[in-house]
Amino acid sequence: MGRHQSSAPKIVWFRRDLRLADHPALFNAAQNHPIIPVFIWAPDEEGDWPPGAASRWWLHHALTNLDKSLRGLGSCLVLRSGPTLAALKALARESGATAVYWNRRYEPAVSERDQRIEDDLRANGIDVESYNGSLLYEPWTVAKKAGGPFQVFTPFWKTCLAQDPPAAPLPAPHVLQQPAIWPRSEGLDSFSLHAHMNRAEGFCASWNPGEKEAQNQLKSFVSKSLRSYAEARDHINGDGLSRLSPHVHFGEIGPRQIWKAVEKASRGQGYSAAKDNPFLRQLGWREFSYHLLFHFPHTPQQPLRTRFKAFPWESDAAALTAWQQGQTGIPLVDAAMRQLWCEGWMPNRARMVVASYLTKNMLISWRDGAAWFWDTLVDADLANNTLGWQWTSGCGADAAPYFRIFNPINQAVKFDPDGHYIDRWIPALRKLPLPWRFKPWEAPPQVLSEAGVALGTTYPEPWVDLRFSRERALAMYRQMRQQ
DNA sequence: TGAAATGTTGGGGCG
DNA sequence: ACGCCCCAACATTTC
Repeated sequence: MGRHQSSAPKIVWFRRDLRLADHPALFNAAQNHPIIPVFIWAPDEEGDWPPGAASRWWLHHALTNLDKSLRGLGSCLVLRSGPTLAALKALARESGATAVYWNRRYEPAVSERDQRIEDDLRANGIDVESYNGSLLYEPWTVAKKAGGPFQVFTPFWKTCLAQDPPAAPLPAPHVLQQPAIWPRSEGLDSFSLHAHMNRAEGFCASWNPGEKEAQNQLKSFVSKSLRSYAEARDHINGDGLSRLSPHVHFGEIGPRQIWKAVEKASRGQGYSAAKDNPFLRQLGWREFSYHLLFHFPHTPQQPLRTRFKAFPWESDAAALTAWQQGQTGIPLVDAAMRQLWCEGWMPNRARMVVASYLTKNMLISWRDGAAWFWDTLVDADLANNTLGWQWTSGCGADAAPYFRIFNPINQAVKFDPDGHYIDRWIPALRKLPLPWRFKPWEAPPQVLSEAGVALGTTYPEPWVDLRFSRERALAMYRQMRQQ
C-alpha cells in the first residue's frame, strides 16, 4: 500500500459531522488519496432555518477544534463562504480535486440543495460520493409492513431494532495526505459566528465544543450514569443526564459510536442492550424525528395533523416575551427558561413542561416556541425541535393527547423535589420554604415577607391561573376535535 | 413521556 | 362487638 502522492486530491465537505472518527466520507476519501477538508458557511441555503445564535456560537468553537485536530494529522480545515456550489467548484479548480465526498443530511431544504449540487458537479466531471454518518437507520430504510412511513414511535423503533444492528464505527485516520496545492482558506472570524453573542459567558462555563470533549462526555456518562438513567433522566437538577445533545447535533460524535459504547457497557447486565436500553431508546426518538422530517417535509412550518391548521392560537406578544424571559410567575417554567437563556440548554423533562405551558396554558402557537428554541438552544436541531413541539402541543405524530396538560407545580414536586433547580435559577425565591417555592402565590403573606419575596416586585405574579387556563385549553382542543 | 375527578378499600376512632 | 364516619391510599375513569 504505497502513498500515491501524484493522485488527485478529494474534497471532504464537512457539515454536521465535525469529527474525525466514524466519519465515512473522510474515511473513504482518505484511502490512498490526498484530501482537502472543507467547511462552507452558507446559512441562507438552509431554507427557513439558518443556524440560530446559540448554534453559531457552538459552530465557531467546533470549527476551531476540528481544524486543530486536522492539524494533528498533518492537514487543516479550509473555510469558505457560500454559495456552496460555486465554492466547491472553485476549490476543485484551484486544487485539481476530482471528487467531493460528504455525509448526508436530511433536512428538506438542505437535501434538495445537496441533490442540485451533486447533479451539477457530476455534469462537470467531478465525482460525488455521499454516506450515512448521522443516523442508525436512514429514513427510507424503515417502513410499515403495508408500506409508508411510521407515525407512531413504538412500532417504528421495534422495526428498527429488528433490522441488522448498526455497523461498527469506523476508526479515525492516523494520518492524512496533503494535496500538492492547498486552496486558500477564509478566516473563521469572517463568518461572524460570534457577532452580537452576549451569552458567551454562560455558554463557556457550561460547554466545551469539540470531538474530544464529546468522547469524554460519553465515556463518563456511560461509566457513571448509564445504569441509573431510567430514573435519573427525569430528575431535572441531577447530573445523571448525558448532555450529549449539542455534540450529537454537530456530529462531534455519531450514533454508531454511542450505540457501541452503550452495548459494551451493558454486556453481561442481563438484558439485551439495544432493545431495552432507555438511553438508546432516546436515540431512537432522534431517529424517529428524522424519519418524520424526511417523510413529512412540511412539518417544520405546518402541523402534521391537518385539523390543527385552523387552531386559533393567541397572538399575545407580551405573554410570549414573559415566557421567553422566564417571567411567567411559575417557578419551574421560569427556572427552565432562564437556564435556556444562560446555558443554551435545558433537560428534556423541562422542555416538555415549558412547551406545555406555552401551548396549552398560554395558548401560544408551538411555532413561536419552536422559533425561540431554535435561536437559543446550542443543540437546536430541526428534526428534534419539530417533533418535540408538535408532540407536546398535540398536532404531531404520536402526539400527546390533547388533554395531556402538564401541571408545572406537580412536575416540580415530582422532578425537583428539593427545589434546588428553582433555587439555582431564581435567586429571588431561595429563602422561600418548600411547598411555597413551587407556588409562591399561594404562600401566606407572612411567609412571603419573611423570605423577602414581594409578588409583582421581586418575582412575578402568575401570568395565567393554572386551573382556569387548563380548562380553557381543554375546551378549545375538544372543540377543534369535534369540527 | 398527565391531571383531576370519581370510585373503592381498609384501618382507626368513637359512640 | 358492632356500625358508622372519616380519610388516607390506591385504583379507575374522564378530559
